[in-house]
Amino acid sequence: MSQNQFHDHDHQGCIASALAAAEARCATEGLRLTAQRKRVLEILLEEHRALGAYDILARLSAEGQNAQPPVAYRALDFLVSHGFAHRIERLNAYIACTLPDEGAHMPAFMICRNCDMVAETGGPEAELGLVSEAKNLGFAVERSSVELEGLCPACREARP
Amino acid sequence: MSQNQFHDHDHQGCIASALAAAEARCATEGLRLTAQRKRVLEILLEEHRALGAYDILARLSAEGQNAQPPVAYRALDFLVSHGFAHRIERLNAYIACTLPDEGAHMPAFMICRNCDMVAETGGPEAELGLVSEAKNLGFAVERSSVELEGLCPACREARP
DNA sequence: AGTAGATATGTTATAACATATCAATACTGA
DNA sequence: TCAGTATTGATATGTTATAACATATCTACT
Repeated sequence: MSQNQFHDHDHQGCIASALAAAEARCATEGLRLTAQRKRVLEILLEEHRALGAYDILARLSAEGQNAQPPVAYRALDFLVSHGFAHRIERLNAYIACTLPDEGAHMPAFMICRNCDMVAETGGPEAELGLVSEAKNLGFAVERSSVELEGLCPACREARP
Repeated sequence: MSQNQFHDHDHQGCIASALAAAEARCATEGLRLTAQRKRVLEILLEEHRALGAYDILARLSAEGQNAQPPVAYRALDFLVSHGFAHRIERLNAYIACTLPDEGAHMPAFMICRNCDMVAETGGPEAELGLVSEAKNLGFAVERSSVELEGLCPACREARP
């Protein structure tokens, strides 16, 4: 998976490998990737874009499950808190982590304002300046949310 | 105003100067800082922390105005879109800009998870790495949201 | 002054996102 | 097996934000 989200890639393979990675990590860390949690992760991976909790609920309902809001939020809480997915604050939406190999990380996202496509980038180096400034002020950084909004390559070409 | 938000400062003076700066900029740019918009900016400056739209509505109602949600959201849209205030995505809340002299900028925020205090920092340099990475991928950054969550100095001391 | 066009406000209703609560069930380790 | 913990089911409610449409105010031009 050396490609980034803006380009074509082997989608089936990326779903399978992400699921396998999640299962492996849950096994080694004693986490329970239950059926519901796994199904929600699969949905996020299949859609391959940021989904709202109610989008996920709609998918679950379409599959015959009588899914109420807490079902989605509980699964998402699990996935997000263990790094299998991220919350995109700007969109009130959730997306599968595309860099699961890195374990816990400080992700940054590029969000297209036209098509809502979200691309994750790893680069924690970019934040080092900020984090060290925070440290100087006595502020202890525990989590970060870095979201860039703009136009993705496809949308730039479509409407120049 | 060389102090940052974590420390004491001349609050009355900071309200007055921020209001004066806003009025001056509206005058030169042909923007209309109407009574409602000014009142909302005053409220944000007085509270000196991130307020939800409904917090602002409550303040307006307490002053006798029958304020419905759009009243707050319209004023906030104006203030945010012209850089007089910022939206804190993490909190679904709004805060007066503390660096109005800089004009349009790419702000970064430190948010205390314990007391919800928000400190703004200017440093756009810290984001240069990210922005150039985005550029390489063909993504045109238009806006950014950089939010660090953690513990502010006061809360670190209070509960060590 | 009078009017047209643009901008801002008032008002009602509803959409969209998220959590509290409590009972029932399933898993885990002693 | 039993007790304790984690997860799920289900209902209700809380919180944030916008749609839609009517009215008022401002601005520029005649």
